[in-house]
Amino acid sequence: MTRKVPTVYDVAAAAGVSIATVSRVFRRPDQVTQATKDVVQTAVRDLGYVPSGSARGLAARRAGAIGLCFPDFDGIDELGPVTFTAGPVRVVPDPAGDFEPTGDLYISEVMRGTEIEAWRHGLAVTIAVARGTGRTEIFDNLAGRVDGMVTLSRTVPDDLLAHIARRIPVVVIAGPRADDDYDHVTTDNAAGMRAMTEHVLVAHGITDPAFIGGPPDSPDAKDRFDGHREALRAAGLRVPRGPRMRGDFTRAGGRTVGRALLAEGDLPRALICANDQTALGILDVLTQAGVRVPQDVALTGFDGIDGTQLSSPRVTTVHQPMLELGRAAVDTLLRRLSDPQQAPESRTLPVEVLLRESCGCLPVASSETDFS
Amino acid sequence: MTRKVPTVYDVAAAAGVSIATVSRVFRRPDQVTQATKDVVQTAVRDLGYVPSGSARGLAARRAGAIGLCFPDFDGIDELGPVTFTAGPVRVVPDPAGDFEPTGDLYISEVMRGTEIEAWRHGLAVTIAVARGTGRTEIFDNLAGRVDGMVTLSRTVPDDLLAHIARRIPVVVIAGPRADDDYDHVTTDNAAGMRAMTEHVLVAHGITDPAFIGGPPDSPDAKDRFDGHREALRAAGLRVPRGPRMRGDFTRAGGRTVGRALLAEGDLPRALICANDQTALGILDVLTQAGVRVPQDVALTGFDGIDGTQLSSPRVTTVHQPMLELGRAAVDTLLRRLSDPQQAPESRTLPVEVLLRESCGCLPVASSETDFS
DNA sequence: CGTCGCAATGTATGCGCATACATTGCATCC
DNA sequence: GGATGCAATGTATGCGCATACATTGCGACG
Repeated sequence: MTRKVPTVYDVAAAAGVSIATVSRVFRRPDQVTQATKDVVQTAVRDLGYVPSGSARGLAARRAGAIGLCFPDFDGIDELGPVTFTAGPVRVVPDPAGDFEPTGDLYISEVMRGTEIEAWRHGLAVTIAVARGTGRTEIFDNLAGRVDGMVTLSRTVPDDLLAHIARRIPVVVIAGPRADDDYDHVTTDNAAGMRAMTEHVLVAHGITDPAFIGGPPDSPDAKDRFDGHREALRAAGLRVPRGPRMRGDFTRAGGRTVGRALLAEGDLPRALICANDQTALGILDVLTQAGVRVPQDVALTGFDGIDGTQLSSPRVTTVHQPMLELGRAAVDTLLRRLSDPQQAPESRTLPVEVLLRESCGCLPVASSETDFS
Repeated sequence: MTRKVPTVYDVAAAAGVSIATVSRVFRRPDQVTQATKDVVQTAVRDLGYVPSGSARGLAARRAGAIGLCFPDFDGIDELGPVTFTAGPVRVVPDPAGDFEPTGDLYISEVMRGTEIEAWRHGLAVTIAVARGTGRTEIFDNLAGRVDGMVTLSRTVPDDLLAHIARRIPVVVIAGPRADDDYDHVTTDNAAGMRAMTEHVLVAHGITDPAFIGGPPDSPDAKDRFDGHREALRAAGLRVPRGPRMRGDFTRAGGRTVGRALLAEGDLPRALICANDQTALGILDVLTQAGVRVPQDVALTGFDGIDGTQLSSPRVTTVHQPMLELGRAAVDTLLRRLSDPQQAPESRTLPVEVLLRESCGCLPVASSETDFS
């Protein structure tokens, strides 16, 4: 009793019409009489008919879906098979420790924006996560089943991406405007960090902020550092060659940096971090060590993730419109699909500096310290 | 110069072999000589060939993808088209206010688990979000292009789901074990809340906790309340008919409940909330009003979202294995695909009670209050 | 040296649909 | 009343691939 999946032919037979009419009821409803539509729809319901996406895609020469590639949330490379431990509910103490955020909010916001915009256009979103080195065939698999692809920068190996791009348009999010032929959607990292730095210099009168960078190979980290330097240069201050230290864009990495800073003694008056996670990790360590933020040291981040609002003090940061990044990427992709000839486009979305307590701008709300 | 997308035929011609051989290089590499493989792969690279997912799906009678449906993160029903405001970086004060979390971590974790498990099996994941009432065709669209579907409970209208299920297997996450024919994967809501309640009763000696429920139509909320009642009954205490109050599972809703509780005066000694967001919203309000948690009132949540670790005090909660839910759903789906005959299955994943500061179990870490 | 068996490759077909084009039916108009 | 036009529907084809089955080539073996 393996269920036979009904096809247009079955529906057509049941409704007493031709398969073209069945197809039209779905794709060109206006071309069919109401009476005919009713008959067909009844048959569809009776048979449990759902049009095959594969056949549709093949015949229509378009998949009706877009792909989204992003890097692994957090290195789940080898995970065993699913196991099922039954048993009583465990009740365990969970002492406060280093907080590791679940998943990556940046990515999930971009994903959400992508999905929203795709949905507005009736397109499905198929996702693929790059993890580990092998298994790149997943991208080919994706590329073959979608009309276009949105990918976070540095997710798909260059040669593979080039290969894929010969088949479908590719939009790169948050990547540098390289000399490639892809469309790009990015936020203004340099301008954001420049504004952030200027704020620290001007509003807080700090002339020797320390910049905590990101991974050496991250274009975002580089752009942000460049913006930092621009601000210093414009202010006529000494411009450092490189970041004072580097995090790896994770909270844990930030804590490592924080410890290193404490070990050095002689904390700078301001720590301008290349991203929020780094800032939060540093904050974890400083707070624990009794260093007061912002009184002893001002701290700023970049990204605008939720954690910056939940920390104490809340972290001043440069907010990236993550959801809009996803939406703009899809919008760009659709333009490209409708006009394959136009020159590669590069959109830059605006960022916003959000002044909060960690830089010393807003009074610390907590009851313990209340100078402002 | 519209690029012509190469097909197997082009590759076959370029490599001087038949299309069957080209196909085999991709699908049955072991059946092809190394020399032949080399020739074909060179042609593939030269031409920029990527197999069409649609054609493949049609010919192979399987899509190679699974679908994932979930409810709208937060009601983005009407959003205008993408706009592009250029201009200087805005620098604005961002005073502390009610925190609204971005996106939904529960969903993004489930999604992540789903993706991980699908990836392990070489399957793509296509997502669809239910928003608004209309636009249900998105599900049909999804159902037609995947081999099976995972859906969060109460996401897809019943009749539509039934229709879809006639074509592909459906696994429901977090739904009640209803008299449907779907496979279910769920966590043990009742047992978790029972254990949580028992803890409050026994460890903290509170005999009259107030239960703050969830939406009346949420099966999860119902199960949790049932667990709560079981614990009270087992302890020989008075068993309430219904929750003391109800939130709507959002943080904002929790704040509303919190205000209502304060307005009533006479706070209970313990607030057992049906989910974390509700607990966090209540905590927001209580803290602001100067009510001390856990000294004045103990507070517990359910879910184990990140926010419960970032709050102060951290919230004692029942942790659901969200990632595992996603993984188990896919695992169940794959079993079903390999054996369509087996009876509908219902898996329950274990939960864990995490004792933290908000119930009074662990000493409050902060410097302001340090009795334990 | 002819056969047999098996591995490698080729040929032919159909998957389920969209759509170009053909046909039908019917109202309109002269 | 027959020609005309147009809307509704039907017929036939091909989209690009996987795969059943046919064919080929070559070493082993008698």
